[in-house]
Formats: sequence, structure tokens, C-alpha cells
Amino acid sequence: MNYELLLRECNMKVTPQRLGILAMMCENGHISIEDLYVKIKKQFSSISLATLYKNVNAMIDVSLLKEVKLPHMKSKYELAKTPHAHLLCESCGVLEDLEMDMNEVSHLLASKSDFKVNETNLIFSGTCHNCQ
Amino acid sequence: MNYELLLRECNMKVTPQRLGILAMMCENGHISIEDLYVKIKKQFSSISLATLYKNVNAMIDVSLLKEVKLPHMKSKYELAKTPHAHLLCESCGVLEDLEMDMNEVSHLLASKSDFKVNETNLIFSGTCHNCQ
DNA sequence: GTATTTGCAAATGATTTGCAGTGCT
DNA sequence: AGCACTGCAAATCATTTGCAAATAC
Repeated sequence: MNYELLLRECNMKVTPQRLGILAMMCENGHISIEDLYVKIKKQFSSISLATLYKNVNAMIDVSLLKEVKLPHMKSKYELAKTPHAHLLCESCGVLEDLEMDMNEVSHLLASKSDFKVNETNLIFSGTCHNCQ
Repeated sequence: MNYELLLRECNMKVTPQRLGILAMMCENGHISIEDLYVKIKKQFSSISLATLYKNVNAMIDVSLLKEVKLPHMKSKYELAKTPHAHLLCESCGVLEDLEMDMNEVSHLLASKSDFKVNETNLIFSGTCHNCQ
């Protein structure tokens, strides 16, 4: 993935720290601020938490990243992708993406209420395949 | 609703503050900690934020309350009810409950992944009936 | 060269903890 | 009576802000 281009398209200057953050997000799928900080410090030992927060927030503002708010735990962050649901395993803690046809879901909803859906935040907690 | 009984069933002592919190939750549907604090102070002018946090957390632990984590805003809290989805209007900010057959939803999911769903956190953001 | 970004330190905001006094059962 | 709860103050944790130096373009 071309992170430089991605940043430029969002009118953000390309800095090594930003490239590092994006690479790390891509590699890890879902990651908390703390974990991101620990991992990225291995590459940029002098990076500050303030820089991390500023960049993550800026990237959320331009929709490069998305915050995933999880029950009973800290938020994680992911690269913005096509809409999908999240499966959170209560046993091993793993968080997986689930591609769903959001039209189908919105349809289920439309039959009950006349609400125009713009964005979804769907988290299913339970037991994953391996833990069953 | 009999709040005393509810508390007793959860092995929590019945205090005026707790009864006040539960009554307020029931009256307001969904409420943030700050709003709850402001409102409950009218009844218990000396109640402290610490007490509020302790009680809300304790009630979440025994499943009397549920935290609703919302995108781009602070969490709200609600009385635990039968599972339902949430509709958040991006225009007027209103948060409504939507009764959904979770079996239907879980079915949609089961066809894609073998994940055993235990709990759902479903938030649909968009435009409500009035704002359309 | 100019504007933005970085990293530090300090400020702010949110939540939790410890403890003495009070209240519930 | 005994244990749990309350309210206060202090401690902790998370996030944001201001600013001087460094960097991107």
C-alpha cells in the first residue's frame, strides 16, 4: 500500500512518523494507542505520545483511520476499509473483521423503523471458532 | 419499577443515592455521567462524582446497567433491558432503541463465520425520522 | 522561505483510590 | 454490631495544549 500517496490525497504532509503509524496499523489490523506507542517506539525511539495522539486524531478526521469502541476495554484503531462488523472473542480476546452486506442489515432495520443509516458500528462479542 | 427489589436481587444495599440513580436512568433512557451528575445533584445536593462512578460501575458489574459506547461522543448508560440495537441521529443527536430479533441478525452472521454470539453492541448512525 | 509537524513539559480532563465518618440491615 | 456505602481529597491515568526547534515542500 502506498502510504505517501494516501497521506497526500488527504492533504497531510508526509513524515516518517506518519508513515510508521500507517505501516503499523496495516500490519496489526487493530491496535490500541498504548500498543501502537510501544511498537512504534522501536522504530522511532524519540516519538512522543502527543505526536501519536495528534496524528491518530488527524487521520481519523480525514477518514484514514477509524476508532473501534469495544465493550469493557479500551478502543482500538484500524485503517478505514469497506464497512464491516467486528467479532470480539471473549475467551481469547481476538478481534476479527466480518464482511457483511450492510444493505442486508440496513434492510432488517428498515422494516422496523424509518431511519436512514449512514454509518454502522457493529460489534458481536462471543466465542470464536478456535475457542469453541 | 421496584428499584429496591432490583438492588436486593443483586446483593447491593439499598441507599437513597442508588435509588436516585436508578430512577434517573429509567426516566432518561440514555444518559451520560455528567448529565446524570447534574440531574441527580438536584435531589442529592451533596452526592459526589466518586459515588456516582462507584455505583454506576457496580451496577454494570451486576448487569443492572449497560454502557453504550457511541462514536465521536462520550458513553451513555442505560438500564439493562432485552437486547436491542441503537439508532443515533447525526442531525439532532437523539439516541433511540430499536428492538431487533437478534436471532435474525446472528443468523446473517452465522452464514459467514462460525462465531457463537453472546452479546451484541449495534449502533446505526444516520438520520432519524424527524430529521429526514 | 513558509507553514506544518515534532517532542517536550505542563495543563486539563476523567476516573479511581484511600480513608474517616455514616448508614443499612 | 458489623460491614458496606458515602463524600471528600488526593492520586492516577488519559488526552490535549503551548511553544521552541526541526522538517516538509
